Amino acid sequence: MANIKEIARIAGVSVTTVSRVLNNHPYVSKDKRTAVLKTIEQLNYTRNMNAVHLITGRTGAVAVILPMINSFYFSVVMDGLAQAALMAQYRLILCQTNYVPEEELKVLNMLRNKEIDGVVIVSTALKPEMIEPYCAYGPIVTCQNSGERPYSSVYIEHYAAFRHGLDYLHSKGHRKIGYCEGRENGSSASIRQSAFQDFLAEKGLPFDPEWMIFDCVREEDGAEVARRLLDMRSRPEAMIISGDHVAAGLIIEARKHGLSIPEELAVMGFDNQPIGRLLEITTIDNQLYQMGSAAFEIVHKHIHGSSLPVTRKLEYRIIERSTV
Amino acid sequence: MANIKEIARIAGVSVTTVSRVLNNHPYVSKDKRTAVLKTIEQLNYTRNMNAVHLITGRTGAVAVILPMINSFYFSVVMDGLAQAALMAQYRLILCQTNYVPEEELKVLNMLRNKEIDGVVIVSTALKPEMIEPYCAYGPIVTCQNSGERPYSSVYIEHYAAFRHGLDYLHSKGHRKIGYCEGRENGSSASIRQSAFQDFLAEKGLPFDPEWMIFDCVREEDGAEVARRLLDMRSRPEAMIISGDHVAAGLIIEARKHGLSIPEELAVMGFDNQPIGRLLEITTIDNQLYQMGSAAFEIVHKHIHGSSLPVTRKLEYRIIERSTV
DNA sequence: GCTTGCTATGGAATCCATTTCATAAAATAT
DNA sequence: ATATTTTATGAAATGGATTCCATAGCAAGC
Repeated sequence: MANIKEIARIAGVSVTTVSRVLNNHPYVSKDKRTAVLKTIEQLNYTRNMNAVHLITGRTGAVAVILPMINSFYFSVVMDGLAQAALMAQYRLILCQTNYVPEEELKVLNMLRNKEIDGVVIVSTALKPEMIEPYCAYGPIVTCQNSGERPYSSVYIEHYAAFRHGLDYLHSKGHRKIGYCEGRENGSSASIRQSAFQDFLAEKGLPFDPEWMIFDCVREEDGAEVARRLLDMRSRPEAMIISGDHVAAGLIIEARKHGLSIPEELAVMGFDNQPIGRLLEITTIDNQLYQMGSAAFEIVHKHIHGSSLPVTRKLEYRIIERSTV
Repeated sequence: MANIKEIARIAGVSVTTVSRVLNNHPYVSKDKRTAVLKTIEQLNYTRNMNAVHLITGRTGAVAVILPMINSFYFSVVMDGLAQAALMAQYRLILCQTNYVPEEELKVLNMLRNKEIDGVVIVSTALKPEMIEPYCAYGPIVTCQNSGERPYSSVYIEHYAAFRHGLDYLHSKGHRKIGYCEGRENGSSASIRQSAFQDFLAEKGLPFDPEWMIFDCVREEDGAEVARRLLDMRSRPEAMIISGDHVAAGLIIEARKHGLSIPEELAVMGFDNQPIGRLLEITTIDNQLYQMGSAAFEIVHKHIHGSSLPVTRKLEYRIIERSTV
């Protein structure tokens, strides 16, 4: 109820002085400072932050766009973001958009509206040209390579990482290779798909469209893939699977049916998830937590001045375990 | 850059009229409305939401307090919260506090500061008496039974649910029962622990402190428990485990060492997680998604008037599969 | 002794939209 | 024909802080 004006009146100072006390400005005498603090205490006063946001033009909040939080991938990235935000004393607005473009645009409009100081786009259904105009209103960081676009990004080299995994399978002697992917048209999924097809073409390996399976998101989907593989007349010797959860489902189901892994079927996971460690799945770690924390650090820097867009590439590495 | 005043000047109307157009107020003539809309279009104007928040005293944002997002349990609750918030056109501020009380208090103070319209506390290190004073500043909903406290809650009957699970194990003939838990002093963990000890006492079952294992959070912890069990001279016949991820770790590791489940060791999970379905773990579903969505709906109702605190109890049920 | 620099303080402008109140014209009711 | 209601409009108050600018006392520098 009380405001800065009333504090000033009761403490016998100007509102400017009260504001100075609130903001730890040095030019306030000891007497006045204590008088102000006493009054604040007495009236149980706190700032109305909306007034602060209005006048300063800052809110101390950053929005995060992602399709769903209930997925290992996104919750790890979010964890990285959240820890970095906590350190920097920033607030994170979680915008779970289910890949609905209108919702994603609403979030970008929050930047225009000055409700937030920046946006981190972890994954989106929006095309880069839809995002670009919003750069005028504040910093935007994506988790996919933004290349020549005017916004920053932190990214994994999906193409190279995936090829690296394929090379590994190849080096282990596998020639008939299958592939499991999440959304067929996801932007990183498309990149991996190209990597897969380019690799097969370059090495002259057999390509069977039946060996390329999409919409594999949860453990259960992996189990379903295992069943499909068992029914095939011609089965791949190795599978590369985006997401260790899916790989886990496949492995458990396949073993249940007596298929031995890696002898009869090699499995290479992706994302280095905890379940993979437990099942000793050979996988590719691509630093999802770091992706989140780096993304936050970049928006944070942009908010505090640095305006040139940056692109930060993250390293990946194969974790050799026992399913290949 | 442009503001409502400038729009008014250029469109040749008063600021009041512009505000009416922005808020779809009926008492605006067609001519003036189109003139205003045209000017808004021309100047590429959008409201400064901070001014709106200041004058209306509302922000359309709700904060969520939870220790970590990167955990199945919390990410499912968060999913429920996020979907409900999306429907209601509300923003969610994710406050990952790592159970640091100071951070949690900061969030509650956002309510005082008028930065948010309400708070959902999914899990906290704060005692109820620390939370209570903040009820004066806005609606608070917890995900643990708030009983006679002046704030609302959505909760699972952890005591009853856990006993129900124990009863099930007992009905299947198990007498030597062990127990895996997450944080030893978590508020719901403590309830489960009492349920466990009360049950054993009432049924006159043997209690071995070695069979009660804490700090089991990830798959790996479950695997570690399996190894410990294998080393015991006297081993329980059944384990009740809070969290299917942990149960999965235990089962996989135990089987790796040749222990047959459920014959040599029965395992009852908790939370009905996807991994549990894959491994056919008998578990207790306790509607975590619904917990999130209900929690949001309750804050939402409070924000829009209804001030009496409510406590909403969620149902649980055993999912019989094949590990008991 | 005079200029410069630092400390301390307050007045007033500023950020920007909403809403109450007042007024008047037009439409409807009596 | 008069009284009442509805529609339309704007001036001004309101929400609550920050900050620029002006002023003044006092200390240090030359």
